[in-house]
Amino acid sequence: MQGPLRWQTVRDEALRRIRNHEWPAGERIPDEVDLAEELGCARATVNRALRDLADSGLLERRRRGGTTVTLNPVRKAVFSIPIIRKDIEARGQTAGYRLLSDTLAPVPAEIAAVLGADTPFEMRHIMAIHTTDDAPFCLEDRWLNPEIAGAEVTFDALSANEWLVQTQSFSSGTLCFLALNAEPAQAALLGCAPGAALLGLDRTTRNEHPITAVRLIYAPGHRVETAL
Amino acid sequence: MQGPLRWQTVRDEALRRIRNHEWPAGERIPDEVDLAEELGCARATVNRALRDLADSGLLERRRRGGTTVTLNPVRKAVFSIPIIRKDIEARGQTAGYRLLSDTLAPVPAEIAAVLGADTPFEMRHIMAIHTTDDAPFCLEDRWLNPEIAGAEVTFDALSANEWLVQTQSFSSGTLCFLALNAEPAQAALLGCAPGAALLGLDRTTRNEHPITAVRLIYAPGHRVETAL
DNA sequence: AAGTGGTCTAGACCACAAA
DNA sequence: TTGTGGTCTAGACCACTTG
Repeated sequence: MQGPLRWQTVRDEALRRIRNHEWPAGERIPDEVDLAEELGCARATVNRALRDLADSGLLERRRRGGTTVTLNPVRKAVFSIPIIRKDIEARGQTAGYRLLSDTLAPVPAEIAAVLGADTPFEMRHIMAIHTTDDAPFCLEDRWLNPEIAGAEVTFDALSANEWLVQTQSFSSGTLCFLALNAEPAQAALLGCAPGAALLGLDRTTRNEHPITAVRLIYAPGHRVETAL
Repeated sequence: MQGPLRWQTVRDEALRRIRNHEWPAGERIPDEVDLAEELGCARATVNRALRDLADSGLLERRRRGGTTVTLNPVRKAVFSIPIIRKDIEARGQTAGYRLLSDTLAPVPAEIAAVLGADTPFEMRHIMAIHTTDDAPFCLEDRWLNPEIAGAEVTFDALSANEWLVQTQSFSSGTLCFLALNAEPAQAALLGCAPGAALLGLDRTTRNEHPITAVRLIYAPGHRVETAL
C-alpha cells in the first residue's frame, strides 16, 4: 500500500477483505482511525472508501456503533430511463412518432389510485405510437395533468415523452414492469397477433401535484436490459 | 447560507439553481473556487456537493472543461434484487419451494452467448418452482457452473437462488426484463392458460468465470415495482 | 501552458447512539 | 459518558484536457 494512494485503492482492499471473509459477514471491522494508520493514509481517505462501500450496500455504518459487513447485501440494478427517440437512435435506427388521440377525459379509478388522492377528475388522455425504421416500436398510453400542459401544448410533432423530459422535473415517482396479452386494437397498432405477450412499463411522476401516468407497451420481443 | 454549513445545503442550493434555470441546461456553472467563496465554505465542501449531483446525472464535470448542467438528464431507477423467499415473506405470505429437476447438460448456444466465451460445455440445469401460500409464484430455470457448486451441493430444500445469494459474490452481471407467452408445460406448472403473458427476468452473473444464468418466469399478473 | 476538477492530508468539532 | 462516524477547513499537489 505505497505509491500514490487513492481512496479507490483503500476501497478495493476493503472489498477484498470482505470477499475473503477476512472481515466476516455481520461483524465489525476496525475503526477508521486504525485502518488509516494500518494503510498509511488519512482518515478522510478511509472514510471516503468505506462510505462508498456503504452506499453500494456492502457495509453498514453507525455513529458510535462502528462499521459492520452487511449480512445479506441487497443486489441493486440501475436502469436508465431514456427518451424513447434517443433510445431508438442509439441503435442506429430511425425514430418515428405518430399521435393517435389527445382528449380530455375522466381519469379511470386505477390510474387515480396510483397518482394519489389529489388527482384531477379530468386529465388529458394521450395515445401515440413510436416507430423504428417504420416498424412499430411501442405504444404510449398517457394521462397528463392539464395544469401542467394546457391546450397550447400540442403533441403532434414532439412526443409527450420528450416534452416532459425536457421541461418537467419531478420529485418522486414510481416505475413498474409487467407483462400483458395484446388486445386486438393493440395488436393491430403494433403489427402482432392478438394475445401476443407484450412487455409493459408503467410510470408515474409528481411534484406537489400529479404530473403524469404513462404505460409504454413495447412490440413483441422487446427487452429492457441493464448491467449489474 | 449561514449557520452550520453542510454539503447537502450546498447541493440543494445548486439543485435550486438548476431547476430555476439560473444555471441553464447545457451551460457552464461557476468554478468550485468561486462557488466556495460565494457560499462561504471550503472548496472541498462544494466539491462534495457537485460530485453528488454529477453522480445522479444532473451535472457533468470535466477537468479543465469545468462543470455543465446536463442537457437531458437520464432518469435512473434502482431495483433491489431480493431472495425470492424473502420477497414472498415480506408480503406476509408463506413461501414454498420445490425442485423439479437437476441435471448436467450441454449448455444451449443462446445461454453460452450471454455468459461469455469461457462458458463450460456442460453446466447444471436446474428447474424449480417457488410458491406463495401454495399458489405458483415463479419458475426458476437456471444454468449453473458445476465448478461453483459440485454435486455435493443439492437444491432439494434450499433454492439455488438462496444458496447463491448467500455464498457467492460476483463482480459483474446483466439483468433483463422480457415478456413471453406461457408454453403448455409452463402453463401447467404456473396454473394458468397456455399463451398467457408472463413477465420474465433474465440474470447472469460472473467473476473470473461464469457463475450462473437464470430465467425467472413469474405467474400472470406479477409486477416488479420500484420508486424513482 | 494553464485552468479546472480529483484527491490527499492533518487537524478539528459535532452528532449520534451505545455503554 | 464516551467512542465512532459525519463533516468541515485550509492548503497542497496531481491529472486531465482544452486553448
